Amino acid sequence: MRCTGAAIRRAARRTSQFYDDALKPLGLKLTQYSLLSNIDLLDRPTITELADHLVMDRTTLTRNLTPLRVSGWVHLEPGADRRSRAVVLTSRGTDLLAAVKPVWQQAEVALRAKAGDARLRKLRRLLDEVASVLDPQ
Amino acid sequence: MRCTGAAIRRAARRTSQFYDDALKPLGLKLTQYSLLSNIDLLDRPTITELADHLVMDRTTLTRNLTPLRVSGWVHLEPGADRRSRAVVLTSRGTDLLAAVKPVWQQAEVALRAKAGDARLRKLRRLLDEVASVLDPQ
DNA sequence: GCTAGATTAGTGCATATACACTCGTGTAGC
DNA sequence: GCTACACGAGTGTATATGCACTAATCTAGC
Repeated sequence: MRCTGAAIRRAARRTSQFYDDALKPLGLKLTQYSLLSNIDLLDRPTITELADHLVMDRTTLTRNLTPLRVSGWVHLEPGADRRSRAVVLTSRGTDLLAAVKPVWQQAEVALRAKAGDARLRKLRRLLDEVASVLDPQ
Repeated sequence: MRCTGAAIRRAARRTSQFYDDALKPLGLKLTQYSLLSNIDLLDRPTITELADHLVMDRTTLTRNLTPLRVSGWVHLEPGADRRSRAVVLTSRGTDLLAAVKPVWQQAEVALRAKAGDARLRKLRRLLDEVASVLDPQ
């Protein structure tokens, strides 16, 4: 397989399974942890801002937020004007994130042990560069 | 964002959109092209063999084959015993693959022009290494 | 030959992903 | 103030993804 796109998707499947497995005891998937983490990182982002930050289609984000809202971890509040909505963690969401973080960290450390720290650092840099190069705007 | 898993998924989203856009005139997505291409590459693989090759859950593959079967590009034939099934391209599937290949190649060349050949080669190697390291078997 | 366990594949369910389209809201230009 | 256009968000539809579970088939050991 020489297709770069297919190779990235393949690696994404494998690594997602690795993280998902680690997060399983907490009932979270990698995508969901990533969402909670980035909502916490940004300051009351709108849907569009958060989606741009994650390089995710806005409508995908809307739907990915649904299970987090249903679980009571995320709340949508009125935004700066009547069109926009601010994405915020609930207190339960904040608590969950604090509980998940060390579990995620363990997974990250385990991955580094398996794959090598330098290698992952290089991979990370290349991924960011390629993603940045493909930025449409 | 320091999470390797999230970074890979993010890059996968971006690159998938790039390839999907290129394949759009032919009504195919990257995943589907990748499936057709790998079915052609392997010799009458079973569902499990093809799924293993693609680092994809077997049940995911079963479902991903559905639209290709509906479109008449892929056919499931009886396998070596009565449990297994062989995945094969139909003649229409073979024709389509031949037609799509140059379009994919253009996209690949365009990506190399944007991201740099050496960089993509390094990325590719790292992705394969990391995926290989995570192989559960 | 029987049976227990392994192998192969499909379904139910839930989430992830994004394009096309729609709706409501804001704003610049007049 | 209107109006045309831009902007922010949600829905319809289709595909992608994988875990838990089930069903059929094969095979090793007796």
